[in-house]
Amino acid sequence: MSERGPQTDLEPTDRAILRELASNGRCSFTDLGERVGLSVSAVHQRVRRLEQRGALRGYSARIDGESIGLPLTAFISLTPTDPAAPDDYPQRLQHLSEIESCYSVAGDESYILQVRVASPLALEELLRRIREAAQVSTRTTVVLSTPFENRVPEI
Amino acid sequence: MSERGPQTDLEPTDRAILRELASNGRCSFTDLGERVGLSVSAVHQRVRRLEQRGALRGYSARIDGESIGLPLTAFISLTPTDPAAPDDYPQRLQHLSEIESCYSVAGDESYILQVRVASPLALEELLRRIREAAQVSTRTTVVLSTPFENRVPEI
DNA sequence: AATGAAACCGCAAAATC
DNA sequence: GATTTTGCGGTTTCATT
Repeated sequence: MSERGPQTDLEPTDRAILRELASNGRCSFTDLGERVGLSVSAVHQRVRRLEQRGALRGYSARIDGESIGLPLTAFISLTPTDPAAPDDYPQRLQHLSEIESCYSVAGDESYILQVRVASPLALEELLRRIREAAQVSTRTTVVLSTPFENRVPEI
Repeated sequence: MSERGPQTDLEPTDRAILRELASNGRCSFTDLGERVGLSVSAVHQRVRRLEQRGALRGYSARIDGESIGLPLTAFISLTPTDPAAPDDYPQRLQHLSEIESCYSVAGDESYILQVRVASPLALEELLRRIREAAQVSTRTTVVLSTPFENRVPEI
């Protein structure tokens, strides 16, 4: 079984474009064309199609947490205190800007949140607000360091 | 106590620039200048300084996992099987391209990995390779859906 | 679906305040 | 540190194949 690399109907050239843009989000179409062996306008066309298809969802700057005064990252697992309550937790939590990501998960807990805060004190306050807003109990895992993050998958 | 929003020595204008680039990574300097109320070259200068300072670490395309044939996301917590072994787990794991992020954490487990794979079968094979490479036991939490992800923090 | 030409716009220096 | 100018390069569209 040689199942290495994702198999889809995505063309090799499109893969190359996505791969390049994943690491170089501001790469010019001129450079992109040279790297994937296509003319500027052909690359331009393909990128537009990838954007319209939804494969390319947008572009982000990678921002250093410490530089913006948010050096503390944590994962918070949520368990409903009332198992019969309606499952509208994401809606109840989305106003908390410290929550970067919210994942609905299978397993002991219902949700995993990834949060970024300024300090342990700010984390404590955030936990209080999460429990209040969503009626959940929390289990928090503090990140000590990040050996690597948001790597480009082998497209 | 009004500790709302991170307080650093970062200027409001720099915050505005980072905020804009976080959501619009390919925003032109012209647009950026208009949005933060600065001339093109002033913005350009500030962005270069933010990049040199390390506050701006780069730019990425946001790529839809399903479109590239990697629809399954999971969190994997690692516990060393030999507590006396040297802590070189990130090095032992970095060759596995399915691992997007690796966090060293405080708590019951030592590391949390965020991974992206093509299928449950691929996840099973990845777990086997992780256990082999790093001599760890694993606890896996499969992501069912992602209500929101990688939101822009309130810079 | 890719190409090359052409118009337009944005980038990135310079000098200047 | 911000602004204006200016040459250069990138973006985007169109006609063509």
